[in-house]
Amino acid sequence: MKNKEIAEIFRQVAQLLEIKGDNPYRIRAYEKAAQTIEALGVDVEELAKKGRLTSVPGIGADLANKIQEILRTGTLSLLEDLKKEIPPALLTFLQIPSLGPRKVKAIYDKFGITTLEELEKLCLEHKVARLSGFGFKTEENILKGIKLLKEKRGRRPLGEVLPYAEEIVELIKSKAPLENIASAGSIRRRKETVKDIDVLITSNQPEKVMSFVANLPQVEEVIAFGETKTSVRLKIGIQMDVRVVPQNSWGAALAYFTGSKAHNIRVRELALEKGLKINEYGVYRGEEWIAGRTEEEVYGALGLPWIPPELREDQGEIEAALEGRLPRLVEYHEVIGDAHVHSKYSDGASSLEEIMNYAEKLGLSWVAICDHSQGLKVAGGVPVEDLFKKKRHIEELNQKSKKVKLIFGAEVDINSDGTLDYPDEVLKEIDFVIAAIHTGFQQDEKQITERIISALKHPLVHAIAHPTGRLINEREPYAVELKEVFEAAKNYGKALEVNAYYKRLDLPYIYVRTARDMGIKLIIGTDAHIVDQMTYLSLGTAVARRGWCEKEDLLNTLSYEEFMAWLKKVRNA
DNA sequence: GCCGTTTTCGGCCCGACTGTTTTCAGTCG
Repeated sequence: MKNKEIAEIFRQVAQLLEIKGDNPYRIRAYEKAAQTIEALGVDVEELAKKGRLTSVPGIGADLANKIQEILRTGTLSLLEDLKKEIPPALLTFLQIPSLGPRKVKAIYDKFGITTLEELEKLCLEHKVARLSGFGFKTEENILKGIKLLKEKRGRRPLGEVLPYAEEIVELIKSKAPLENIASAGSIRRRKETVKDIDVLITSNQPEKVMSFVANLPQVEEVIAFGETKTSVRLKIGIQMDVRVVPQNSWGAALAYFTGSKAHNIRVRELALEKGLKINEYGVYRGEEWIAGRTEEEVYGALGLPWIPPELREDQGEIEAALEGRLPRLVEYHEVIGDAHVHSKYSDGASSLEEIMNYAEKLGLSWVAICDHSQGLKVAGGVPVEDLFKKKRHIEELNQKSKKVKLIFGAEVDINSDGTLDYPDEVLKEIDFVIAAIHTGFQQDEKQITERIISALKHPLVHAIAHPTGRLINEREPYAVELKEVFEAAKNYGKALEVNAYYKRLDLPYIYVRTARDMGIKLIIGTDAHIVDQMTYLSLGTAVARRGWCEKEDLLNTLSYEEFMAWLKKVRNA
């Protein structure tokens, strides 16, 4: 039973309890537990075996028992009982914007329906509007919501939304009367997927700013319009929430709208303990405003150092801040190498020259050219004879270039039986070997784990590319026991990739943190197949930062000479 | 349901906007 499945059970319990109208704090406890477990980075099962479940914040004696029950029986009797009381199909209704637990319950109590089609029909017949607390507007909103839900727009990959958000922020900045503007929310925390775009603004002409926003050409529909808060749905099918606050509240509002919600709740609880109150306008002692101009001021008022947005998930960062042991996160500009770029030698679209020029433009010092290996025919795997042509080509270019060095690498397939896709006498000529699984995804956990471990064990391999194989929103990770992979990587002194391609971000950040805690080196590669994609490097750095990585944890912060030395050291170990 | 250097009971983050009401509940972030 994986963490994700246990989290899902608790999440369903929370939602059913919500519809039932149960104690809101009990509901929050289940939600919080679901969130914590999902982001744990170690198997709950491991903790359970050691009897350490209650050491997880938010897991008390009762939830620990419930986890044990789930691990033992595969299900939770509480959930089964709730399902008998409230049809789980109703949970779909909760996904309709404007419908919350109270309204869902009212509809169910009156009509006993459980499908979107039935609900749609009732709205069209204007039967819903007759319920107390409902009206024709609500009916309209439900119909609109059902339509949106059927379009199935969920969370989008960060790499897809971020450039769009930056563009829209620039546009508002250049045309509306304002002092400060920034995107906040999950975009600022660089979470791997985002649900909406949050924009924070300071201005003394909020009404002008808001009407500018509401009339942007990108806007499809205005959902809510106020002087301090306006929400619109953009034509690309994503919601944008814009908040305008006074200049003095910039820091407080930025902290508040950056979240995460769990982080904010902890910070506010901390404030209460100190007799302070925090809202988006500032920090208050009684009626008196005492801080809020900058984030540093807000955290400072609580006796905390500033916490980088990427860490604000209530996953131990507040405790670390209190104890003065926040990591000194790797800075974006400290990442000076891209460890995984494809060229025309395999399925990439760019030549070595183009890659070198683009790297210089990005301010990089080195790029490892890791084309696919011979067996991966669909991706133009490089036959052995071309490999040495490529090697000479790289050497020529390196002689001419002072600023950027290319590294002769290969992304070598791990065959189904765990062997590698080039013979050893070829591998030893390749300066950087990153091994990867591209076939046999359907193998079971034992087989895949053993495949990866045998690659890690191979003396000529330096690292494993995209260790879980997941594609965000598209493909689940293959069955792999990461704990064993991590142990092997540690034992053999090998690195694990943080693949920065926007659909991969693999290792996912929660495992980056586990690997980093174990002392395993991480290496960012963009997996670029065309030079533009090398800009994804910053997404990889974001993942590393979310995984608490410091400069020393990332091989990409090494100079070309240092990295080459590391490559040699691995093979001599 | 969790939690505790005031506490093992009694707290638990805070505010904006909408749509329904006629002073506020529900939803959302």
